[in-house]
Amino acid sequence: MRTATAAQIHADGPTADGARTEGAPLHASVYEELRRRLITGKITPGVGLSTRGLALELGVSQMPVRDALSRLAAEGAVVIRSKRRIEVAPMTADRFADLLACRLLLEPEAAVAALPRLDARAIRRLRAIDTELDRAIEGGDVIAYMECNFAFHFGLYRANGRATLNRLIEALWLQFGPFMRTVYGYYGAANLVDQHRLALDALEAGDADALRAAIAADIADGMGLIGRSRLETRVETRLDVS
Amino acid sequence: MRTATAAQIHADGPTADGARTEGAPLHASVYEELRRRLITGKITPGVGLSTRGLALELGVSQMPVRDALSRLAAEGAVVIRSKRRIEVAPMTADRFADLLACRLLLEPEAAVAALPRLDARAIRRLRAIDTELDRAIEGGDVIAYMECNFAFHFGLYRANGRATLNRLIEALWLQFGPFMRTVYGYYGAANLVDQHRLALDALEAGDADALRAAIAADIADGMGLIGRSRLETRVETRLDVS
DNA sequence: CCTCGCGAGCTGTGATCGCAGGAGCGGCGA
DNA sequence: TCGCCGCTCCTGCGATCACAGCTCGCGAGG
Repeated sequence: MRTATAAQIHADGPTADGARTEGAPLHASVYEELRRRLITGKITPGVGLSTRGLALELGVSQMPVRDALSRLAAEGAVVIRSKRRIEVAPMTADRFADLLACRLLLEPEAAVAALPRLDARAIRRLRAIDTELDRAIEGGDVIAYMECNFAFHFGLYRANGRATLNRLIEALWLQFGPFMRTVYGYYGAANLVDQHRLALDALEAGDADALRAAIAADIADGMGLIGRSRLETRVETRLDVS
Repeated sequence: MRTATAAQIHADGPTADGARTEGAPLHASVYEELRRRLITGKITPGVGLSTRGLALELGVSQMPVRDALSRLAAEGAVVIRSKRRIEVAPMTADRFADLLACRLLLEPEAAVAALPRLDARAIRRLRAIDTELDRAIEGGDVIAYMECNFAFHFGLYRANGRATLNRLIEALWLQFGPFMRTVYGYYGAANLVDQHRLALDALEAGDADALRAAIAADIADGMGLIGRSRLETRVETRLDVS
């Protein structure tokens, strides 16, 4: 009984940008939709994606879904388990540490590169996103939190004009997105601390070093939440179960 | 009777590793083959890839080729020009600088992470690759040089066990590979300087800082060759022409 | 001789079909 | 009642067909 609760790709979503992708290839729309679901954690690890199932759900044939999943597999977001199974990449402590290190390597750089190219209006927009993020945290809305978090970081990064660097970072988010969702759902979003304020202040002050430190702290904080409590193994187990 | 000069994927190549991929999905073989061609520069920018053409050349249907090209597009190696055209991503000065910065960010880190996990035998193997690389430089064999260069760097990186980081780096190589081939073919491989010796020495000495510096110098040197002579624009023009 | 228009061919994209194989489950034997 | 074996459904993979759109070349008109 799928009852098509999920939005079909070319359904007339009033707010969805799915309608905006009109004219674009179908597989691109499918890819964007799946990417959104992954980054915002709507797709949690362990669930069994299937080309036919997703095709049915999105109202398209299985061909675009195959293309989209192929792209996602190329970016490491999902793995094709030989035959018969295709699911989001399982998380291990090693892979988690690897992802964290990569994020710490790339994202502060991306933020600093964006610093001289941000005007006051852009900063104000980021601050608005941050406000909405705070509301999401207070309301305990994990999905909204992750969407705002994504919007904040990439609203900042995209200003740097470095498409290659940003693409690498997106690949990283694609990989830890589903995992973070599981973690936050496990922990609750109440414990989250908003570390973006310092970044915004550094942005307005034009202080590169402070910005670098703020972004690094944000990453380390959000993800350290897990490392500190040795949650990896527990979550790993949980993933295996579910 | 298509003269099939290029190796078909599952042709009975005696030396080819194409036979080794037996049992694996066909699209994976196609992807590996295309990736090799891109990284080693066998595919230069401006040439018109086509699913049907490649399928004919590789002896498969166009479906696996589509999957493979989709993956490569996801990694930024090729771009799908709306309709009717699919070619390797064009290079610009900005994108080049972006790629260079990303490489300088990631690769020294990957090398240092591999340092404590290399035994003497692995270092000897890297030294052997480096010797072969020198021979390729003296002989002016650009293809062999790029293959050896790839083997050297990733033979080193792969020891670090950080799959995510290495995958990011591979994506970068995939993007600048075809471009470097053009540059070297333009410049000639004779001007190349082998900067790997310092890295090998640092490896044997276990000196992380020296290794970091050596890798950074290797990258900056090989790619600075272009920046110093303001070759970007000329090559860019050349790409537009061809 | 030059220019403009139109048609054919080739392109990527999407749909449908067939195939081999693995996983889950029901039935049968002890 | 429990364990094992066979089957069946469903999966991903590959092939083939159909379609819309872009490009390029050829021919007609000035």
